[in-house]
Amino acid sequence: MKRPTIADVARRAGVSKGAVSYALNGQPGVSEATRQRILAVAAEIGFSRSSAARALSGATSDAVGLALCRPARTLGIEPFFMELISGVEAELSARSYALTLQMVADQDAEIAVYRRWWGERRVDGVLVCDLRTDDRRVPALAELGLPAVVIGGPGGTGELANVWSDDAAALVETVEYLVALGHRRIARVGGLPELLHTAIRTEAFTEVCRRLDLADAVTVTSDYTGEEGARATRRLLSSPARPTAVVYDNDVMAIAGLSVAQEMGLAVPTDLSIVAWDDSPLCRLVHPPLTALGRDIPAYGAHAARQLLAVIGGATVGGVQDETAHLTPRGSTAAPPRTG
Amino acid sequence: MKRPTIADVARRAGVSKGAVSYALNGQPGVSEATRQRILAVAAEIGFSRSSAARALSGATSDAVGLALCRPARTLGIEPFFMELISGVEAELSARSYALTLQMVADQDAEIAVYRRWWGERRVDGVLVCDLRTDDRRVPALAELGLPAVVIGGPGGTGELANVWSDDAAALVETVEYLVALGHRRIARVGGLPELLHTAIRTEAFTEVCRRLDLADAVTVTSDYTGEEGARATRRLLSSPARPTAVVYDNDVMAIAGLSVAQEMGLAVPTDLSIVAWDDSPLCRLVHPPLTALGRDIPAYGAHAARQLLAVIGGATVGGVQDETAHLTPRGSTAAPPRTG
DNA sequence: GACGTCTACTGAACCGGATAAGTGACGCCA
DNA sequence: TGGCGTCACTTATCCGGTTCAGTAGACGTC
Repeated sequence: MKRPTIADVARRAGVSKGAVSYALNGQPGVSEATRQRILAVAAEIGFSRSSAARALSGATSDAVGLALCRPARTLGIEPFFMELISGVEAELSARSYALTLQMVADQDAEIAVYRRWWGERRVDGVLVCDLRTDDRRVPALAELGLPAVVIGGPGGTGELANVWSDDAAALVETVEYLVALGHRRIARVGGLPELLHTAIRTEAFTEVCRRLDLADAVTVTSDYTGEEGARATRRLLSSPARPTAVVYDNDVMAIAGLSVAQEMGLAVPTDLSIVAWDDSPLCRLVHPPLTALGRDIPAYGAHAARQLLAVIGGATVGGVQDETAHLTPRGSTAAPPRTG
Repeated sequence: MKRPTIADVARRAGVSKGAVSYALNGQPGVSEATRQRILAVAAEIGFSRSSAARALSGATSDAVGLALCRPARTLGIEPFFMELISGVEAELSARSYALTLQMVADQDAEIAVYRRWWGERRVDGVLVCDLRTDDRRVPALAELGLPAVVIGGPGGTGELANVWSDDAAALVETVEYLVALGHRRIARVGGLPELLHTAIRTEAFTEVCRRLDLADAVTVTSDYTGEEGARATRRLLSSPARPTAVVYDNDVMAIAGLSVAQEMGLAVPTDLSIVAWDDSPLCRLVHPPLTALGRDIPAYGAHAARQLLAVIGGATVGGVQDETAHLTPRGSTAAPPRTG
């Protein structure tokens, strides 16, 4: 089956290639009657513009890129990315933009991918995830002049636009909630320490614990996997001044932590309270269901995609704040045991 | 920053554009010395070929497409797709192929996406998931002549190549294992009934239960979500001749089922045995850890990607069988209660 | 009715590669 | 020594769009 080209449409409509191009792009230069006739012919023969030819002529390639730098193991199990991607996708496909996905091993590989995409004109812009403290991707993208929106922050994004959520506020709310329940020994199992949002959360946690005079507040960092979450939990629960509440940086580690607690003979929430960050259906499936910090991840992704399309469109946008995660109390949190 | 073109390389190396093209593509027509000089210049100025221009000149676009037709909710939580995608990606990026992802609402939208991708020359081929019984996408892709590999089967793929796993054999193994433990009343919570692999599993289940003379074997279909899995489990466990073992078509439903059983006061595995299909880290995180039918999903995706690249390369490949899922017994299965 | 202006187009150049066809230099062989 | 083949390139054309520079005809204006 041969693909129809703009020349086929032109011939059939009895006009020139140029006229067809104007008609398809909603540009002035053709009468309304001719435009309708051309569009009708295009629809009739099932014409769609070659994205290659469009991109070559200096127009956009109608694709945006997303490079992910997490090992496959972690990616598979964490609902976060898939939800984020589905939100991004929803926004993009509504505007007929394609999403190009690539997994990379490290930051250098990611920068190489950006450089290649840019050189190949394969994408009009990129979404950047997992912002690090002092992230090398930020200056690299600025140098290339490749439109980009960072998902994360605030801070550390240089000239690049970003979409962020106030994790510090959410963490403060959580700690205050636990303290209101009577907890004084609260621990936190954080994610990868080199990620900016981990640093932001850690700082907020330290700060609020100091303010509320919680002496034993401790953060243990991890890598988001269930295994590491379990190990961190085991260590925390074996310590002499065992915490009465643990806040986890993602849902998978929280579930692993719950399992460890039960295995060690601690009842949740009677002996130990657990809070998960990222409220996925998983949190509702386990027993007891987990108190969690949730927000609309697909909407977050859609928001970022909208920003990126605006940047590609030439708009100058800075940082935009998305919804703050809100706490949904469920069965995994309660007052601490008396003897605590 | 201006993107270097083939003309820049040619000027700098003191040769023509054509020579550069031959050198870059490993074609004869330039001496080895010149080739090396050209490659050195290209590397020096950070040249990469415009994928648009390549695609336009009739070469490949070096991208493959994957359209997913599941609601965002389901996609986010099921590790399966993300693992599959990461496997596909690993294979593709090793060959500098890009993956274009698109979420679609239904089969018609998916066919429209294929048609558009084909018209736009955006992808060289596509991977097709979630094969249905009497799938309309199969003839549509054949008509377009767009290279495609179906992930699923066997059967129902018409002229298209496919990669499949023997679900029937895995299910038979599972039922025989449960029967060996002493179970006679086994139920199954299946996935979406319109999916071919659900039909294959259902048929295998019915067949093996008939052969082993298990009278009360029943399959309840569902939509893969935890909610539906929980509902189906509640219904099964409330029935007069309650099953002593339940096999779930995915891990999420199995975990939901475990939760329901515990909520109803049934101990797992003492009162009820549970088997999950798709062995993700989730199965190891819950308590008790779930006996599961697992296989290497990223490898499955990589296998499919390899097949697709072969088809794109002009090879005529038919159906290829991937590894069969194998049962990993864990704490969620045991002999049924005496009174059962 | 000569002139300028506007509309609705046409024609051609151009984007950056791939590739078929052409060219000059060289070696080989009769 | 002339003819032929091969090598190592160059030149020109093409892919399918976008876009700029025309241009013909309609219309208004004094």
